Amino acid sequence: MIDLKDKLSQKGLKVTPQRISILEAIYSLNHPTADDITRHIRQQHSNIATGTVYKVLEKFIEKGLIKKITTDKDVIRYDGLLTHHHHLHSTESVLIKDYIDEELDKLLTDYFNKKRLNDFKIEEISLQIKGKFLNNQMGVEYE
Amino acid sequence: MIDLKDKLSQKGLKVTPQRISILEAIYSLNHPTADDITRHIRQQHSNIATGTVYKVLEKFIEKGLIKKITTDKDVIRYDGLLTHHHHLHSTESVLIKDYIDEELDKLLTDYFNKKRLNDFKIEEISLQIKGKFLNNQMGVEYE
DNA sequence: GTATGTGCAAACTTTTTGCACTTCG
DNA sequence: CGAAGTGCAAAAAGTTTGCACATAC
Repeated sequence: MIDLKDKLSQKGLKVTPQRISILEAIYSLNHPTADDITRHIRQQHSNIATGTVYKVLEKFIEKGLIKKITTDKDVIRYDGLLTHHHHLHSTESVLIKDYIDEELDKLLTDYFNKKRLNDFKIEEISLQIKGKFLNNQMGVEYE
Repeated sequence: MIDLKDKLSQKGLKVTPQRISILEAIYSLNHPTADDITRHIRQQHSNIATGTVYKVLEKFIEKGLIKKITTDKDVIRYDGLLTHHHHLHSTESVLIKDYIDEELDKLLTDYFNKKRLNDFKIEEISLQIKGKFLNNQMGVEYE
């Protein structure tokens, strides 16, 4: 909790109950939508306006606290993991898992250092890996 | 034109003027949105209902004629390129370019054949490469 | 105290849906 | 002719906005 307040003030953001709740929601939910976040907070205790949720999320992105992620399935989702990573997307459900692999990142960096693209300056590469979660990992739903 | 009709009937779809126009629009525009497609068709000559556009696009996806692509910028876009490829996303505009690289695909396949992921069966890997288009390639707008 | 943040409701954008009518094969 | 596709307009879903009030610092 203290940690969350620090994160906010470190970015020069005023610490409000709404912002703490939203940040907490992002960390405890798996790549939630704005609506997932709103429902999570309302379930806990406090009310929050949907407009506030969108405004706060936009502010968080602007300050680099979170990122947007998209899928070809549905709406915008939010990701609180800031270290560089990729995503495993289920082809069977809306489940998305983070995938961190520095060895892979090095492989890609080396590859694109050799093979320069014409007229394009790469800033960031992220893999969207689609497939099936095996065992009992699939079908996990938010909330 | 004959080509487009063939593409439709090969997939067991009835050939209608609307479907031909939509397919033609996807091929001539660069990763258009549904609205880009609608405006393109209306500009050409014929009218078309927005509902029809969405229904037809859904049908095309179902039959594997096109794919959806998403960005964290805006709405759903459609892609008529069926061979496996990746995307270069401009960080300065909405421009997206296709990127085909079989050598890279082989590298990735080999990598993931060795390094198996726990409990995840990979079906497809697509790279979202963000960066800047240099020279006069940037700022190209649809329409 | 002042700048910033929030709630609320209205508006906007994108996408979906139902149903009568039309068209393809 | 029958199944499938289209137009239209209404509705749903997701997101943005303006403004009065509230709160953090």
